[in-house]
Amino acid sequence: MNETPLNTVNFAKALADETRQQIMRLCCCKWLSVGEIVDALDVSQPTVSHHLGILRAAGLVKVRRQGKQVLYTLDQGVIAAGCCSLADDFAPEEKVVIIRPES
Amino acid sequence: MNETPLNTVNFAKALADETRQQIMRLCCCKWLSVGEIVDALDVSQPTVSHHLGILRAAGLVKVRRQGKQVLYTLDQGVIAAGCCSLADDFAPEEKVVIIRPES
DNA sequence: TTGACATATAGATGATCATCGATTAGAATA
DNA sequence: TATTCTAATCGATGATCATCTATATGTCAA
Repeated sequence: MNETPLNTVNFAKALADETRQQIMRLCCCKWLSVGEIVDALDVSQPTVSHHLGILRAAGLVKVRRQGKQVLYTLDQGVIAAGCCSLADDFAPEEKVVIIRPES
Repeated sequence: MNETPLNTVNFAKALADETRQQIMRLCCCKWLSVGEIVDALDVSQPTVSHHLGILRAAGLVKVRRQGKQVLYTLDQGVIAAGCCSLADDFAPEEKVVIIRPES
C-alpha cells in the first residue's frame, strides 16, 4: 500500500530526514530487527516503525520476517539507481555511473 | 548567510521539493534570470526567490549579477558530489563514481 | 488457547515549510 | 535625482510531517 512511484522527488523526500538516515546507516549492509534499531536510536518504537514504513513505501528497504521479528536492510540497488537518476537530471555534465564488476 | 554545511541530510532536503526540482531542471546547463524562471513556472516570484534562496544556501547553484537581473545555474560539481556521498553512505556495495575524462 | 513479546496502526500535537500578497532593496536609465 | 524594472524580504496562512502515547495486530511458546 502507499506505493508512490520512485521519481526523483519521492526519492529525495525519503532521504530528507535525520532520523531516517540514521536508520538507513544502521541497516546498511546488514539485516536488523525493528527492536535493534530502536535500541540503537533515541526515538520511540512507533517512530522507528513510521520511518521504516516510509522507506518501505519508497522501496528503499528489503523486508523479511523471522519469527516474531521483522528484519530490514537497505536495497542498495534501488538507492544507487536513485542517486544516479538525480545526477543524470541535475548534473548531466558530470558522468555519474555505477561501476559493475562484470556485465 | 544561512550557510548550512552540506551533509547528506541537507543535500536531500534541498532536493526534496517538486517546485525546487522544476527550477533546477530549468537552470541546468544554462544561466537563467529569476524572471525567466518565474515565467516558465506557475508560482509567484517570491516563491521562486524563496526556493532559489534554499538552493543558494545549500550551495547547489551559482549566482551571477547581470545588470538588473540575477542569473542562476546549477553547480553540477556540487550536485554530483552530493549524489556520490549519498551512494557512498547508503549503497556502498554499488560502486557509484564520477567518470572524469582525464585526470 | 492463553500469555508474552514484537511490530504496526491510530490519533493528537507541535514544528517545519511552501506559498502568497505586500513591501523593500538594488540597479539602470532618463 | 526620480523613475522604472528586477529580485529579495516580510508576515501570514495552510499543509505536511516527525514525534509521542495508547492501542491493535500478529507470532510464538507454554
